[in-house]
Amino acid sequence: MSPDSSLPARALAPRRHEEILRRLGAQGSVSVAELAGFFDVSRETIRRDLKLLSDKGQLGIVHGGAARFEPSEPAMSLRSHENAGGKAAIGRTAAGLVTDGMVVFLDSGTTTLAVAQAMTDLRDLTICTASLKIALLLCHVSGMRVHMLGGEVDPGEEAASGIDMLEAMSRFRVDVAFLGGGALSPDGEVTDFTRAGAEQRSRMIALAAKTYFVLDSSKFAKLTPLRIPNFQRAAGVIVDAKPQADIAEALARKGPELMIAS
Amino acid sequence: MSPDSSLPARALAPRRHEEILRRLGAQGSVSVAELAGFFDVSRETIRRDLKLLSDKGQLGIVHGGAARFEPSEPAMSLRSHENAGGKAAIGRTAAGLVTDGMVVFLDSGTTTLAVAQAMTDLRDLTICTASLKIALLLCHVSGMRVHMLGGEVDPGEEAASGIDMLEAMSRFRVDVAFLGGGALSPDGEVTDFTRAGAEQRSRMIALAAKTYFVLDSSKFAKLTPLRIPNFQRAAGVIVDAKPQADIAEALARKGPELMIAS
DNA sequence: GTCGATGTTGCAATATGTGGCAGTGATCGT
DNA sequence: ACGATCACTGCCACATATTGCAACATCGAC
Repeated sequence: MSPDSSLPARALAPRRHEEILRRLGAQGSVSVAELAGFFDVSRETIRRDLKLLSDKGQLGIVHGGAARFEPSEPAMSLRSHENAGGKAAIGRTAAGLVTDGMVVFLDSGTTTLAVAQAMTDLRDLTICTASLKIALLLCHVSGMRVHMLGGEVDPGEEAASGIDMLEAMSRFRVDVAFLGGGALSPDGEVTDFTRAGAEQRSRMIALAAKTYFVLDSSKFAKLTPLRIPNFQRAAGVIVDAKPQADIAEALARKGPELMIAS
Repeated sequence: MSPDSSLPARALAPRRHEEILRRLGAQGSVSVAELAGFFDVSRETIRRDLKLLSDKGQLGIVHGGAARFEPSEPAMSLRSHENAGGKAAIGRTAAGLVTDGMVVFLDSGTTTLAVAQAMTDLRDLTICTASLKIALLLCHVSGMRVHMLGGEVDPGEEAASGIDMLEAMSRFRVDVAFLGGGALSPDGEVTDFTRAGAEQRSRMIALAAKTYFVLDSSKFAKLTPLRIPNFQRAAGVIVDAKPQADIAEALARKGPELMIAS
């Protein structure tokens, strides 16, 4: 094939592809003109390169160049208004499960933020959360003690994460935990976007006396890659609409109760 | 010809959109004129960008620019609007003391929030704070790593406090710390309202390579009960107006430099 | 109400994307 | 060795997208 020949004044295609991907990783986007100048090839050639890489799913082509795919879910600020009504209903149902004196853990996410909103009428709770917005909201409610879990802040979630957060979390004795999730999978489990998220939620299930997942119906149609260990030990899954019958059945077999908010 | 100068002639549309959303996250609003200047494109182009993003529901267009949707911003405490101009000047001066790669600690309080605001133009910093609002603000600035210190949340400060916060704080190696305070006392020291606050600030002085107190002029006339141990080891006190001559002299004798922002 | 700043629209200029075609060099079969 | 074939590339012509300009409509402050 190509014995790593000394650079023949022109970079070969694989070398270009490598460099293009490297730049994408570093800068997030590349332009056709810039690459054509850098490799000293025509713009058509660069476009063909980008087309190839695009067909392999390694980048997305935009007018003037190419951009990297955002691997994660959209940022929190973009999600907060989606299905607001359904989330509020879930919040009311979740708040109904809480009584005075309890220690409550609230996961980060827009649905759990709605749960926090619904809890502003309650008193005498100890709240434990890694979400900046939930802490900010509930710390002003009289009678609530809020413990913020520290750690590196994830901009997408607007919440602390990482090893420090896991360690801080593990110190608490929690009566009830409300967790978010990435999707409700066809086999009746809640799944997640990231290893870290799945691990954190798994630990919380083990830590809390009772754990409920809160998922609005926009999560039904999705698929996310990570299973959450211990899921079957959760007490329930609170949703705002009836999922497909087979998913409900699969969930019932696992154990957690399906609760439909209204 | 063109040694790959970092002049890609023009940012691609997706890159502009990304930056617009980043600024929205950091500052809450953007203006058409400001963006047109920044990207070196016409105002029409920016308006078309904003229209697109608006159609996708990612921002709201207002006269002169665009604003982020606020899910439920709890009313900002009254303090934050007092002497806003002076605090902004302090913020600019403080931000001028910071350079790329530093680890910066930001205390809780409205003046340090102004410092954080002034830092949104910077990059490549590690921020360490117990303030919920500062963490929320700076986590959206690309290039900044934000570490939220956990602990019990003090509703008045909207920040973590207590033993957990002290412990988390002590793990960091900090290049520069910006601390608030209760008052600038007649004998040239910054004093505090509470034992816990004074203790926390004292430890931070010991921990950081350089420590600056930031105090707006409304703190000049006050008296608060607690001295801050180690105060004389602070590098400076940044204020927005010239304090009384005898106070300035007393401060000069202690050691910290008096810096008047403008 | 007036005036300056901002938003809107149509249009022209420029930049970019697409497909066809030909030249080049390497590979391979004969 | 020779020619056919193929992958790759650049050039060209044409389609499309994006942008800036200018004229006009609106908004908002005073």
